[in-house]
Amino acid sequence: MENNKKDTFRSIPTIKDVAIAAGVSLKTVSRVINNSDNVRPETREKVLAAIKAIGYQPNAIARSLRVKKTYTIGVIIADITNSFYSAIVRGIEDVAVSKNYSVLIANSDEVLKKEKLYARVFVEKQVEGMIIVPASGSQKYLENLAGHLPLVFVDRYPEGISAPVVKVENEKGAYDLTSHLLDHGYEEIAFIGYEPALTTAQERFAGFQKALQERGLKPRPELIKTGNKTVLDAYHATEEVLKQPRRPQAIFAANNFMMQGALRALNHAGLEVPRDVAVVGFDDFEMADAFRPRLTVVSQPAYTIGREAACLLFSKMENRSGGAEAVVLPTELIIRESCGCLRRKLEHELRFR
Amino acid sequence: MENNKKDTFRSIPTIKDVAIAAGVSLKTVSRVINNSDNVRPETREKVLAAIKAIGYQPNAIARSLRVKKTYTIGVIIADITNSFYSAIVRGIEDVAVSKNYSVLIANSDEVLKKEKLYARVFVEKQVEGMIIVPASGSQKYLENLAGHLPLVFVDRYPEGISAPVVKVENEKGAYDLTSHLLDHGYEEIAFIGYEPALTTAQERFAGFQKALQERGLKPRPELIKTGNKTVLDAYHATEEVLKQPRRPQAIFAANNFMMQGALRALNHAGLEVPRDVAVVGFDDFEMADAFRPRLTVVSQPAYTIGREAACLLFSKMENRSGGAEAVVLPTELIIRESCGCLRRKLEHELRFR
DNA sequence: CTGTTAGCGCTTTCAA
DNA sequence: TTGAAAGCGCTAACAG
Repeated sequence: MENNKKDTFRSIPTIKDVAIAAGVSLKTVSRVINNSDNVRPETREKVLAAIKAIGYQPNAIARSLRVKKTYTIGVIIADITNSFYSAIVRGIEDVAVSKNYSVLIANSDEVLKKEKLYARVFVEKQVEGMIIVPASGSQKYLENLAGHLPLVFVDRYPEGISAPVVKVENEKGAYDLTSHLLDHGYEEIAFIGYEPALTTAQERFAGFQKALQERGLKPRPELIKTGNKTVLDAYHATEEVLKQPRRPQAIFAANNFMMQGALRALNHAGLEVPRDVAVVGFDDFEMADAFRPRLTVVSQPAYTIGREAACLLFSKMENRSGGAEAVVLPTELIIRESCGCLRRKLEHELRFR
Repeated sequence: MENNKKDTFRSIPTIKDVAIAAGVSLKTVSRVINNSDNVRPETREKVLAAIKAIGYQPNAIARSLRVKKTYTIGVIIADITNSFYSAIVRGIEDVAVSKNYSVLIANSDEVLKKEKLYARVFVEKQVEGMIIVPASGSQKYLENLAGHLPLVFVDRYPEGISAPVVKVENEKGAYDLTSHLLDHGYEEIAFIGYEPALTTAQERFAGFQKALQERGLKPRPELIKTGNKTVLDAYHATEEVLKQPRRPQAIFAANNFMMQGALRALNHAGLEVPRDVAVVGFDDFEMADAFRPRLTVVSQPAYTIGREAACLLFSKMENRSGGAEAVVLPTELIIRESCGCLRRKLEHELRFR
């Protein structure tokens, strides 16, 4: 009966079946598959023919167990649905593919508990390295969990653990964006921010503040709304800010979710950008350029962040040496129209007509 | 020397190390880990303590080899960077996670050769099922490759193989969108389309055509531009269409890339939407609502597509029975402003002021 | 309730 | 150039 099973269900052929079919030993088949050692051409042909004939597919799991190499890395991001992270993932995948690696992916939704769970699963599945967008809280757990498994963090600094980070000049980007608004003469700027425990949020706020301070200004507390998690939160935060007796002249949206919320609230309030209030955002996205008015933003090289992170990871995986401890990529101020540059241009045109 | 290695590098602890540390047998440890059989509480404690003490992590690869189960599925999409696909992936992942599965992901970029390669790698890595957005060409190769591995296709029909598909009512969606344009009185409609070999493209074009035919109209050939792969292609196609002696009154963008290209070309040509030309697109996206004017689109339930596909896959994985052979999800016409409804509204307001 | 033995599919000695 | 045997880390049988 036990043997029947093999015959009736025609179980998946193994290297052994190939060996029998070709009339050679297991090792010879193995050699042909990995073309590792010298094999006599005729023998090789015989083996190849047998492989074709019985439809043999190597079992990477068995191979992995033996050679202790899975050719797989793990990636944990906040949410693949956010275009910033999906671009990062694409960057990672492209370098992974070029090294014949696969990638396991998971969404933490900024929840540390999920991050921990996925990290553990990935470690158990013997990934050879992990790239993580750390949720707020401590990543100390990875010390025991991942041992000496190569790790690279992305977008933000982790807490309680030291490992390379690939990130962006958040403070400078926010400073540039705010300064540009200030150049327009807008001094009453609302700040729509997200989770303040995240280092990116802190850096961006610092840049915002620095630009104001430099001109002897300081933020009006009632215009600072942090801790928004969703587009809807940002929508409500913007609504509140617009209800202030002295309406802000401009809005600084700290990421693309905040931007969406702000834009919708403005739209809903019947306010026109930039005529009634100017808007700028941190993080560019595909459609920002097709918008009316076109959105002024600071762009982050998301795809490059992914590539750099993956390159760093692979360099750590290949030689156990350290490599860079942080890669800080530049942001770029992309001036379009929502900051008020449209209005300026129109005024200019009207004047000279 | 060989043994030294184990000691100096403190190799990863195995179940055997735990057994020795706890003074029990391998099997007992295994039982505790999987809490499969009854184990005396004291023994269990002893084992648990040993696991903690030496920092043991189960090796899922070894386990997989033994039980022939990897708790992993493979997903091959066109491009994770496209918000439509990233939403699908999120849907898939959410159900995978709920079943304790991980997902391996790869981007085919609509290139059959890449699709084949990734499919093979995933099969070798013993995924228990695959969800694929099939590239144009034939998926017949999967018959030999995947054997009886459960397969679900998504977004479009594959060729040369029969397996369940989760897709959307493309023809009806395109029909609705076009009819709405026609209701506005626009009869000269340009069609900016993508790869015509894809079944979605065919269905959408069919819907477009059907709506015209129903009113005794037919498309002007010089306004039909298919085969655009990128946003830039769509940009150029739209430019050409706008150069026609009789400019179209409206543009139908067949997916969100086409939409972007069209919008940019319009913007660049200094044409205002919908005053100068109306625009509608197939596939909604996050920002469509924050646009000025707000974009009229047919929305596809991308996240749900992913969920449905995953549910179907798991049902195939669990019982070998067939399950549904196709799930066709409804589209929704979301009327905003870019179709001309804004103009109408304004005209109405002006008239009654 | 616990232990022994065999073996998943593959590669790596080591020997022929 | 080829083969036999051992073992990667784990679990399924089968005893005890």
